[in-house]
Amino acid sequence: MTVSRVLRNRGDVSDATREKVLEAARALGYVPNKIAGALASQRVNLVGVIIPSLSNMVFPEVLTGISDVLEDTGLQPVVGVTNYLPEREETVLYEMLSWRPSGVILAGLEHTEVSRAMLAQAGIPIVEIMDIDGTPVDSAVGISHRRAGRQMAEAILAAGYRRIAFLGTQMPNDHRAKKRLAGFEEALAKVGVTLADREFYSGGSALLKGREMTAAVLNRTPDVDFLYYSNDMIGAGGLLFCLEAGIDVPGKVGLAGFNGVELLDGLPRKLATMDACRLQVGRIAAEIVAGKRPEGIVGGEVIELSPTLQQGDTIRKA
Amino acid sequence: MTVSRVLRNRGDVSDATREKVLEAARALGYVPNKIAGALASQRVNLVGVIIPSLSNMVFPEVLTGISDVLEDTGLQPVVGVTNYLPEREETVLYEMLSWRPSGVILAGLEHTEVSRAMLAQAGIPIVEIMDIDGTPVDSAVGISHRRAGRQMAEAILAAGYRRIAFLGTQMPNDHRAKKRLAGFEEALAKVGVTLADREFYSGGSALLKGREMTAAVLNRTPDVDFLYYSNDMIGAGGLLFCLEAGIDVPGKVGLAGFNGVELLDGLPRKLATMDACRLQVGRIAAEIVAGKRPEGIVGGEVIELSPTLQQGDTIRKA
DNA sequence: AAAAGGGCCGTTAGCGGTAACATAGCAAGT
DNA sequence: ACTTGCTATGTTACCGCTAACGGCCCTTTT
Repeated sequence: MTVSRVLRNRGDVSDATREKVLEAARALGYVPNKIAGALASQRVNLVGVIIPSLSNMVFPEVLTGISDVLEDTGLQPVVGVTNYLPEREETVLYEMLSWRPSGVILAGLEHTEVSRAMLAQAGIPIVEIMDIDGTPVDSAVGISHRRAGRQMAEAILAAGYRRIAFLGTQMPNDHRAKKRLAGFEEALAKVGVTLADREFYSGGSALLKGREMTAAVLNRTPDVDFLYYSNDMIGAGGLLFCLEAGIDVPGKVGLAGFNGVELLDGLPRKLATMDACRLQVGRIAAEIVAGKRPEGIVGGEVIELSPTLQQGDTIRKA
Repeated sequence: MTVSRVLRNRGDVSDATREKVLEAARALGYVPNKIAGALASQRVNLVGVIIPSLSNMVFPEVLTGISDVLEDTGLQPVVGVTNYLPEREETVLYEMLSWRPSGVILAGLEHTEVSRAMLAQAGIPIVEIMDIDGTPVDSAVGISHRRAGRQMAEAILAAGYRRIAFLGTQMPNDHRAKKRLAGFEEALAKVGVTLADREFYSGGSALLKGREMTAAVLNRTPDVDFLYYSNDMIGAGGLLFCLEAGIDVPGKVGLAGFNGVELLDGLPRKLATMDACRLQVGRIAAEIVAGKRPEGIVGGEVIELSPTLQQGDTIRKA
């Protein structure tokens, strides 16, 4: 018992015994068994984090935000990846909950029936991140992708572009990309514009796909004057393609992506984009599960962040 | 007890009772407590994976390899990130070991004294990945970065370049980059060549840094004819810079990076590089901890993979 | 001098499962 | 009929730690 107290810094122990215990622990290479500890104390310092992908550049940054905040709370993130598969998410969630974490952070608002039930039952803080267009189980932190799509459309229209194409991923489960497109088309429709063309891809090097798709669209619909990409990586590919092809950007063709990834800083020209506040999303989500939000809010918060439009050099000035 | 048997598919249970149990579990939303299960059975289906960074493109791919293999073994990876800090690694490792995982996979062969002791004591399979130039605690899977550096140097020299500069990260703890440089210089020295220049960076957008560093080197040492980058991302930045500056690549200046990231496929010209066999490293490491290696090898394997040199379009043909 | 209080350390009873063994019920073998 | 052998279920004793409480001893208060 005294050992337990020393190792957890809890309760009174004299300096002399504390030293003796620590010394012995060191000598034996003793590593306490958190399994037993957790079982006895009914407390687990883990936070489940469930995201669709790691190769997306986006989620690692969210993770960074989460780790930053959790670092000094004694909580530890445990990451699970779903590959955009709802059933995989369900499995991962089940596995995680069976370790009784003190909170769960997961991407998106769309989950299987069973997943939602598990989340609702879990009795711990749940934070759904990256999106707020929908009904969260508990708390939610993110941006409105609908609105982001709308805003970008408005900026494009304001700059005078009218023959607009969309290029994106072929992913039935990327709900956020879908919502952006919906918002985008909605804003176009408001002024009577419809998409001039659209192109989808899946798998492979995003940069290369961006090139190929751009070539395809420009070939098929030569009069397009704007290309809206569902992410920065394919947008960057498109930009490189246009520049090499000698196309006047943004005079003849304008370009825009989404996410505001760091990568763009190194491109020949700065791609217009809209950041998704990834770091901040991570930080706030972590604060919620760590119970660090001001004003003892019980949960069920919905926090909408406002992405900022970065005009870059690929939309002509109005 | 019967419930336990049903939920683990272990031992005989009649179909009738099995159904009843499953039905009840479903109705109650019962999620078994793995903490208790693990404590009782002394078995934990977790594998600790400790890597320096997630923003590197490299490690997510290793993780993919690991997940692929673990998927159908019932084992689950738990990821920890160290940010290239040995003390952080020590902490993460301690936390992980205190959950008594069935194996640990971690990047590199360089660890703190304490970390090595913990690993040696743990009594579980340990696999150090990405590097084999050194003495592993248990098993190791990776490439020889020394040799990779040498090979690249030899290819460059064979193509006739002599005024060679190195551009890399300023990271005292990136031992693999350091070893590559060492091997590189060693091969140069063998034919009496020394580095014409060198430049380091830290932090920020790698693509942008690649540009800046390249500009700096070309400015400071106008007669360099080859730029060897410690990773593909800064190499890509350098390539973009050279192309824009109208420099003849690979005629006047040759370029090479390291890693073979997918991104390169989308560049205007294919950067010479050398892949680190990331996916395979992950797969093999996972096979070792999962006890799936052929011929009941007890452990302590060292598996050297051979990276292949991809000449790309940025080294002139000899 | 007795009571009260605090610092320090020990004892006991679980936490929620599972290993190992025990038991019950029934069909088949002899 | 009796053993044997199997399937299906129940019992018991932990796993390694912590919450809760108890007790000792010394100091301070009244």
